[in-house]
Amino acid sequence: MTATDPALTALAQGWCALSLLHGRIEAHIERALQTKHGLSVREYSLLNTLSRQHDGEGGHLQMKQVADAVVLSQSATTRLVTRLEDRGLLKRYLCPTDRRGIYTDVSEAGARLLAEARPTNDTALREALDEAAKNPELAPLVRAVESAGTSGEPSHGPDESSDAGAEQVIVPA
Amino acid sequence: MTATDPALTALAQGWCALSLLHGRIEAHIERALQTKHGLSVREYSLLNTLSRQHDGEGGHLQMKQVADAVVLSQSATTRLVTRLEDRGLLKRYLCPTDRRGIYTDVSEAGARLLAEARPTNDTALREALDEAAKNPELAPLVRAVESAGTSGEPSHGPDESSDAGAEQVIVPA
DNA sequence: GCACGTTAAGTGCACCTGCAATCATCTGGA
DNA sequence: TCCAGATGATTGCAGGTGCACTTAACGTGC
Repeated sequence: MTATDPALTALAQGWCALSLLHGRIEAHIERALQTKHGLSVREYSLLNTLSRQHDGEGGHLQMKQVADAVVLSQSATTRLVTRLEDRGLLKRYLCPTDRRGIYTDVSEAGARLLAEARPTNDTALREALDEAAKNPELAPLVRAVESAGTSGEPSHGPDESSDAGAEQVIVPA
Repeated sequence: MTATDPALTALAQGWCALSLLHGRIEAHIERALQTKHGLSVREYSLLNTLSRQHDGEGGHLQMKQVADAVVLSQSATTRLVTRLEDRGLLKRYLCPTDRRGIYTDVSEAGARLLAEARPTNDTALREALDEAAKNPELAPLVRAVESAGTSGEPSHGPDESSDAGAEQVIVPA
């Protein structure tokens, strides 16, 4: 029964904590974004990711890359983009060089909504982290999250791209 | 547009990384558990949590506590428990002192399946972490996860209970 | 130029989830 | 004792997600 490798069991502990922390934070932000702006966490995440690409350079993203960035299946990404497009928050247009690929780009309305929602998101995140920090099991992870953004780059770094190895990078252009 | 508080933006970076890491790991483990044992990550997590309670003492959990432990709504928890009960992996019985509450407990078949699935889970977790560690943005979080289980307690510690403050503890009895 | 395999996006379907409403039970007060 | 408020579990319903499959387009070899 419990005769498993202790090292692996310890890892499972850490994963359990990570999962718990993620769930708590996501639930908290979800409520805040949903009630105040009618956005889900994933929708916000998508807008945020796309806008950041737009920020750095004219790097629009293809569906596949979007799917990888937000960790969703291609089908789910298709529908997510469709929903946001129907709401006028982003645009979809074919890639001229490869007609299979479809680029997505945030519209002005999308950028505006994102700007409105950003404070809500950040505040809710701060609250959720403070709440989680009270739990000794979660505290080390909370600290890791807090230092993740400040350590390497000054303001907004190279985002979460560069992938995990077996796949492609997120920022192509 | 981008005129937001840099400190909050940095936090968002960390949250983004956490979310990405969680998504990658979950997807990887999900595939492994699903194909080899017909279990979803949540189902495994539920069995694991319940079995740990059983391990320490005779602490069965009520639905509400289960819901909090796996970060699920009460309704989703009800159905999750129902599914596993239908498969004979756990039992449900009324609490004698409070007939509103319903205890859940892992059955022998559930414990067996959990024991079978544990190596799969741990291996997949190890793989996912190694994969994520290649990403410099995710590496610090990976290290935090790895050290989370080993630092405080010797083997299996007080699990992820103690809650985040505004709610109740997970291990009552 | 045409057939073959590969890759990107979208669709049908089944399943899981959260919210709101409901039922049963406990608790405190008149 | 009986009633109102609170809490735990469940259910109806709408919506999001993944898997398997289909369609469109690229690239290669003949």
